[in-house]
Amino acid sequence: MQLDNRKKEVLHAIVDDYVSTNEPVGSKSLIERHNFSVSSATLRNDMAELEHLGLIEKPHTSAGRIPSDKGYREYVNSLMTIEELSPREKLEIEKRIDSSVDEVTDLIKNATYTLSETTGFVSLAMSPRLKKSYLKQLKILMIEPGKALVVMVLSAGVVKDKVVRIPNFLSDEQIMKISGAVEKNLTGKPLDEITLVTVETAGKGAEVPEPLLKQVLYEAYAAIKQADELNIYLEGEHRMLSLPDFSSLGRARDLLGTLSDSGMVAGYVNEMENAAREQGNDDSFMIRIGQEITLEGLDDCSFITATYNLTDSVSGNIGVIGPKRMLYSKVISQIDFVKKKLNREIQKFT
Amino acid sequence: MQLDNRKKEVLHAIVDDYVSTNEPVGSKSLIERHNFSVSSATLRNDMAELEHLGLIEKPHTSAGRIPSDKGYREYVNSLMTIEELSPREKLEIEKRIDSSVDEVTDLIKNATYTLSETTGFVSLAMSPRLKKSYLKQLKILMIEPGKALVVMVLSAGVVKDKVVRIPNFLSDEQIMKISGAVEKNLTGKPLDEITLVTVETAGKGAEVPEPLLKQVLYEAYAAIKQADELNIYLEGEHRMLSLPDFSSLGRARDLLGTLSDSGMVAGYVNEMENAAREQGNDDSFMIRIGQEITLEGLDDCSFITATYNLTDSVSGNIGVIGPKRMLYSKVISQIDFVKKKLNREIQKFT
DNA sequence: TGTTGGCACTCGATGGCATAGAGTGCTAAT
DNA sequence: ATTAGCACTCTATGCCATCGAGTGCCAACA
Repeated sequence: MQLDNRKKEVLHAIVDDYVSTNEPVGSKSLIERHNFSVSSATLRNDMAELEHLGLIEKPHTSAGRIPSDKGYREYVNSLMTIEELSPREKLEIEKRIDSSVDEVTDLIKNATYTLSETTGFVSLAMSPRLKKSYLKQLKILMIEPGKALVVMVLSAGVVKDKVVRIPNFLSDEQIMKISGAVEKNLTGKPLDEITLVTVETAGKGAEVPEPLLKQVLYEAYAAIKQADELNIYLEGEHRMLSLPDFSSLGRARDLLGTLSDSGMVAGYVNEMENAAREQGNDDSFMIRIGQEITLEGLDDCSFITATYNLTDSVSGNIGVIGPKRMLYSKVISQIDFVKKKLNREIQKFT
Repeated sequence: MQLDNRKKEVLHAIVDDYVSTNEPVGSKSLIERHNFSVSSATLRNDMAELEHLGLIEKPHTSAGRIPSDKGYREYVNSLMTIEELSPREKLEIEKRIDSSVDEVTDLIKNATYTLSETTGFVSLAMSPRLKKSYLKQLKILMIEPGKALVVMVLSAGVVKDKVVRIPNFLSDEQIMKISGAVEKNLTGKPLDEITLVTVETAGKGAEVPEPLLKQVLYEAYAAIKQADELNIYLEGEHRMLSLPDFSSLGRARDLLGTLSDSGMVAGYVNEMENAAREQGNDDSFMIRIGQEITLEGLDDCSFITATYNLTDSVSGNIGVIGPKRMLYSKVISQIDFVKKKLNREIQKFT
């Protein structure tokens, strides 16, 4: 992309103006609002050039230009400068992310909510990916005949549990035996190395009749696998309805329809994460703009996520989904600050 | 309300027509669509009367009539007849409410989702109100220094837990002692009789230094109280955007904005429930129409809930929020059927 | 007294039309 | 390479006439 300096400035100005006014921007208003030392005719030439390069486009012949996805991309990649938040804004976020909760999960939800409030967009967080974490503790608790609770504590301090069904006539003692055996052999094991076979061998020590034992172990295994599932927290979907970008009912409907399938969104974030990792792209932010997003109904959105760290090897994503016509630098700073705050607060749990 | 038979029929017809067409209905089209044995002029007189009574109204002078809130109310109270669902529809619901889940909570979520899908509206369920249930089991589990898990099993088979912070230097044994003492003295107690004092006396037996004991007991108490909190599941908010009734962005925004505050909705449902109980109104359905609903942005909605039973004394609500222009009889049957199915499935857990 | 046909009137919706205004591309001059 | 100027394009806006569904009321009728 060989853009001379002025063309860069022009693109920069167009993005800025369009983001703040939501109107296609023309050569004249560009001159008015910015201190270009050239005439509008010159800008027109530049703009024609930029359009030729696919960076801007016009809704119709006699309208101003708006940035294309590619234009936003160029802006994000090499034009914008990120500014820090004001102390006031920082304070606001600090205040909202309340550290008095008892569980990491609540803290993450809290941060997600805050992010949605401060940006005014949809925010989301992924529960930590646990593959790389190991089992710190596992207990099977008898609840009542036929029902037990599998409680797992993972290395990152995350507690998960699941009610499972067990054979009716298993006694409390028998369950405790199984629990003890499994715990002894499984603690310290990385989650992704735990398979049905591992669990079954781990349980061998318990003196419990074979078929019963097997069933309990299977349930325990299923509980562990479930704990490993991805979880996503989405917040503030309704805020999108206040944006002029989604004043068309159809667009809004498609967007919220897609977002309502949180599993789908979670899958997409995961894909993004994997793609970024494969490319060795260890930029702290992942940004997808408009058509780059393969989810239906998000053509007019941008997707920005950052990675928060629970431990060195366990991390999750937090970010926002907003209109692609957004103040990128601002939103990125906001996400960044929330992420940092979250990281700091998480320390207290590990 | 003294309405002669024909006026009743007219109101009935107006509601039906308006619900199905979403257009104000005039005297002429009323004649066309229904077999009235009188002329349109007569109906006009009747309609003027109905309007005088406040049962119908016109958007503007030269338009047809639409039912007022009061009109819908009359319709719901004494005009409509509830028809059973077709076997096909029943089957569809039966199929969707999957009973293979392990926890009551999942079953309820499942039913909520199904209800939203079949009605096409927002559906909601309240977690069971637990006041009248008792503590079946309570265990405190050491997770790691400074952290414990309080696991509670309630009479209805509901399992709740909460991670709590405890003094760092408490040992596993000490926690087990406390757990044992509390459990021994608290099991069987109705939830609403459990206070901080009760918990503290219950823990007396444990041989653990006083201040430490007190802190743990306080946390346990807090966990129990939290288990008692109301929980609401809302589903399908985005579906409202597909309804012509909310084709105005403003309305849709207000509605979804309010619904996004699920705590507020939960509070409202609870109020409704209490109000109904005070009036000795043991109708199985609670219906609020339009302005009767005090939540902001729900003026164009109706709120219909039914009560499902977990045990004889523990119950919750399940229902829908839809446009007040809805097929009441149909929706009521749908809720009713889902409720019954839910009740049946719940049996398997208790 | 309740019912009916007739009629004038109301009011939103629709579509045509002219106008204004913002913006463009192109050309010729600097 | 830049600029002034100009013809052209297209949307948005407002106005106006028309259409049609629906109403209210009155006088006549069973």
